[in-house]
Amino acid sequence: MEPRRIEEACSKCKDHCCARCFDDGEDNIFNCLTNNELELMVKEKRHVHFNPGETILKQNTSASHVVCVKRGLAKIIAEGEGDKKLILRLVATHSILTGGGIFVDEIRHFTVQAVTEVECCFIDSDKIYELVSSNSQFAFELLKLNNRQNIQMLNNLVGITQKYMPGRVADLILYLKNEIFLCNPFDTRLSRQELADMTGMTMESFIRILKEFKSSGIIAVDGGSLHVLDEEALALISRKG
Amino acid sequence: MEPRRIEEACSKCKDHCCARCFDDGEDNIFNCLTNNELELMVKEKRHVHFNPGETILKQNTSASHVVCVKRGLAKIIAEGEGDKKLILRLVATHSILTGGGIFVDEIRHFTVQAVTEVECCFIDSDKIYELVSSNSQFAFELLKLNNRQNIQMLNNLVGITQKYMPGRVADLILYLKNEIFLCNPFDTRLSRQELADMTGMTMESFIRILKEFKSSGIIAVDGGSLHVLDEEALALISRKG
DNA sequence: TATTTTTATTGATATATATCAATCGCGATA
DNA sequence: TATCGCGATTGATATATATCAATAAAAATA
Repeated sequence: MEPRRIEEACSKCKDHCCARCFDDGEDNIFNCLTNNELELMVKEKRHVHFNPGETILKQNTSASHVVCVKRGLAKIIAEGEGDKKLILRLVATHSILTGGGIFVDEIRHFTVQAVTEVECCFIDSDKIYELVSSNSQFAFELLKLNNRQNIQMLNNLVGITQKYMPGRVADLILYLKNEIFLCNPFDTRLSRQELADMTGMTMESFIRILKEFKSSGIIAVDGGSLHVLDEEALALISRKG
Repeated sequence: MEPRRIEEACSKCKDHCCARCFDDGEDNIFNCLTNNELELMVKEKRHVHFNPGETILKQNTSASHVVCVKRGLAKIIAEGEGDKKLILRLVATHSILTGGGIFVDEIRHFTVQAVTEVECCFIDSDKIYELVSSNSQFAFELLKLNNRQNIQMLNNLVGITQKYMPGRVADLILYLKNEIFLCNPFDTRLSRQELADMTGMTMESFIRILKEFKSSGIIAVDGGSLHVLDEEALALISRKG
């Protein structure tokens, strides 16, 4: 009955689904497509629903599809040797996942897992190739997207190698507030372990830093919910540590 | 007399210079250009010579040009707060430098510095934009290039966050041998400090690991020259540590 | 060649962070 | 309500790596 569910889900958002779905995101790389192109792309796409914890894409499998996240929150995980994990970033509603290496080796270089319930659609990579060929603006948008991710990863790399733990935690909190949840007391939906995995440190260490911030009055913590009280202080810690 | 020198250098490699120059590199993204397109691109390019240590591109300046390295070796440096440096990778003969963010913010996100003498040409970013628009194959090649760099950085990030020092040094040595110098006793041309900056560790720590490898008979070291004696062992250390 | 300056190496020590183990809190289950 | 189980928290300790300081070697300069 799997296929059935997919059909049903799609029927709700017919007509240029993917363009509509990204109207308010900055990542809207589909705006530049003509109706025909959009039709082509949307025609064979598959709409899929994931429950929290489910794996959307698995590292080292072949990258035959691109994924558009229409609703929900997912985490991008680089899996290392011996169940070591590093969460590279989160993807929220209105994001595109090109999967790591569609243009190079057609292999996924990371795993994507649902944090909340996730609605997304899978688009065949071939369609993307076709669109890159036929629409240069689209190619341009993809280059932009790629570039942006590149820069983000670079900043991450520099941060993790050059900052002490407080700086890294400050960076994480600011990232969550300003780039993912976009509101102030925000519910991370992530466990302490997952938050720690975003900073490349141990859960215990992460908790200790969080406690420090809390007792300094920089943030308020209530379970998975974080409240930034002194963003200036966080920015300072990010720069200095 | 600066301009004069540039003119002279260029005259040696007239006619589709950039395509010719990359004949044997895998990075040849210019193969797909028509003669006209090539002409357009090459016409206003500027050939420049750098001495060892000179800065080719500087972080945080505006990214108005793309650089093709025709001969020599350069290092890509991410500069952090307070003269902390991280050398991201090396670029050797036949490489292209898109500079970090030409498609996003037009800002360079890293510094590039000559290690040996470097011959390169500067191509106006506008030409690149034009080519992306007019030639989809070229866009495709750029996407590939971007993707490859993304993956390399990802592996770097995972390695640096998840491995102990011996694993990171092993990775570095294998990278230098198999991806940059492509021969076995190879002369790094880099100081110990620079090598350490590629692994995100201290010079002293780096030297200690190198010494360990040496006394284990895995490598032989003579000044800046490295000889890999037991690649299997290095690969093992890379995986385990 | 002699001398100065830089770079590489080694050793002793400090410290940031991880590991290990115990306890706490709290929702789920009975 | 009682009990189970699991994530969060805290504490004590271990360790990987950095820092600091001294020496050795090599390169640059006179």
